[in-house]
Amino acid sequence: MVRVRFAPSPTGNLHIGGARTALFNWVFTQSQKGEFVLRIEDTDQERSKKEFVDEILFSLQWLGFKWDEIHYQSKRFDIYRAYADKLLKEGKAYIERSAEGKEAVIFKVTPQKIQVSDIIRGNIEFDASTIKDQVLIKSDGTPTYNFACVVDDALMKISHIIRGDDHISNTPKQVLFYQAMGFDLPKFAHLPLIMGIDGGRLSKRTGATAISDYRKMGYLSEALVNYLLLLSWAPDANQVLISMPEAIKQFELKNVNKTSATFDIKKLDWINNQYLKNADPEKLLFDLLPQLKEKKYIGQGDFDKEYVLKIIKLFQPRLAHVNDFLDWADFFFLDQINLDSVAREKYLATNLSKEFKFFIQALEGLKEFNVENIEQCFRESVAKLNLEAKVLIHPIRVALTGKTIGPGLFEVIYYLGLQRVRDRLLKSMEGRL
RNA sequence: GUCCCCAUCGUCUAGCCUGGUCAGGACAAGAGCUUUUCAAGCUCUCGACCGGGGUCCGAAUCCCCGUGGGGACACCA
Repeated sequence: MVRVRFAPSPTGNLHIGGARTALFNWVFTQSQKGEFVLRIEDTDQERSKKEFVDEILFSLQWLGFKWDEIHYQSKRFDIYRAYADKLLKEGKAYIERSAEGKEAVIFKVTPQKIQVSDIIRGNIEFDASTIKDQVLIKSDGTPTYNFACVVDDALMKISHIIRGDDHISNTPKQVLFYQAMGFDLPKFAHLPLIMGIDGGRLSKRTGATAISDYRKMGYLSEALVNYLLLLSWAPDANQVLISMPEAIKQFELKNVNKTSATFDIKKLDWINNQYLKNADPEKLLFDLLPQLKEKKYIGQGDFDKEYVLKIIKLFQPRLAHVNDFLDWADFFFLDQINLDSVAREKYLATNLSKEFKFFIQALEGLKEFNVENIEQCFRESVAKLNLEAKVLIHPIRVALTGKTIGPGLFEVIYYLGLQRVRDRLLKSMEGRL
């Protein structure tokens, strides 16, 4: 039975690196019909915080990973103590007394060659003579990371340890512990680290933000997961957009690259847009709802859901982030539009009152107010005014939306409705926008 | 300093294991088209095998040495 574990320390939020490690554990164990163990490594009483545990659990769920078991190391101190005592009794560890008389348990490292076979990297050899004796139980009675980790991985019957590259030099120490306690060795797979765009470690600036922040920034979890999947792994035929079920079908640990990958938010944005295009408008509405209310785009109570859904669909192909919608579609919800000063300068500087009036009258004369008729009406108007379409299109867009960019103008007019179109064009003519 | 890992376009990568297709795709960037904008769409362009040795008829691919980058060396995890 394949059993993997993800073992975050709640001394901070779940960030990109952790999410990727969790993801590869998840995809692998799903591909093997195995189990996923979540272990909270909260042995550091000082730095571990409940709020971080909450954020980590929430983010893992948001990403779509479900754990079969969850354990907290802080509840297992007795177990680690028992194993330390056993090693003490067997003469494999000794006690060291500090100046204040506190006792720590130290593991005796015997010089030897240690071979570690890694699924991703092949054989790695270490010389134990370069490793000094290891603390098992600190003088405050809590276990050290390497010790608790080995005891737990063994007792929890973890078959594959999939973790970041930064643990590679912990591995020989842990192998020594496995041997000393008579546990079978699990299989190891060390994933290359994810680097910042500047080539260094992922920092706040380069993407080491909490996963929950990516959610707030308007990324879809499917898009983030898809992007992360592509760092140090490539699906068949170098496919870029891949669903979780497909990835599970194709994933093989041995095909994971050895080279560290750089986190590039531009590609994430592109992938996010690809998912956004095909997303269910109802889902996007659900995500946007709190902010739509907060910005007073819609009321606290009932609102015209069908209308909002239509506006969302209108913007969907262009969205890079869910909440770009809030900035781009404001004019559909607010009475007072936000007029961009550059746009005004560029398109509303000349007086087009005559043309605007002409167009309004033409619109008012429409038998049926629909996109097709609006366009036809507009084309006829500019023809009669003897103007190029763009001479009128851009100023009208600015007058209606306050922006130089947006969806097609005739759809904008249609969804705004005759009333608002007339009001805004009149306001513009009077310089009251 | 010691130990370990890694090395294909700016970025993610395919190809490497089982040497022989102008080193392929995607993102980004640049240009153009879409006579309705772009932040969407389409087309095109730019662009890489870290260096040096070796093995071989032939090396991105196998071997060695450099160089570069990264990681680890806590009573943190």
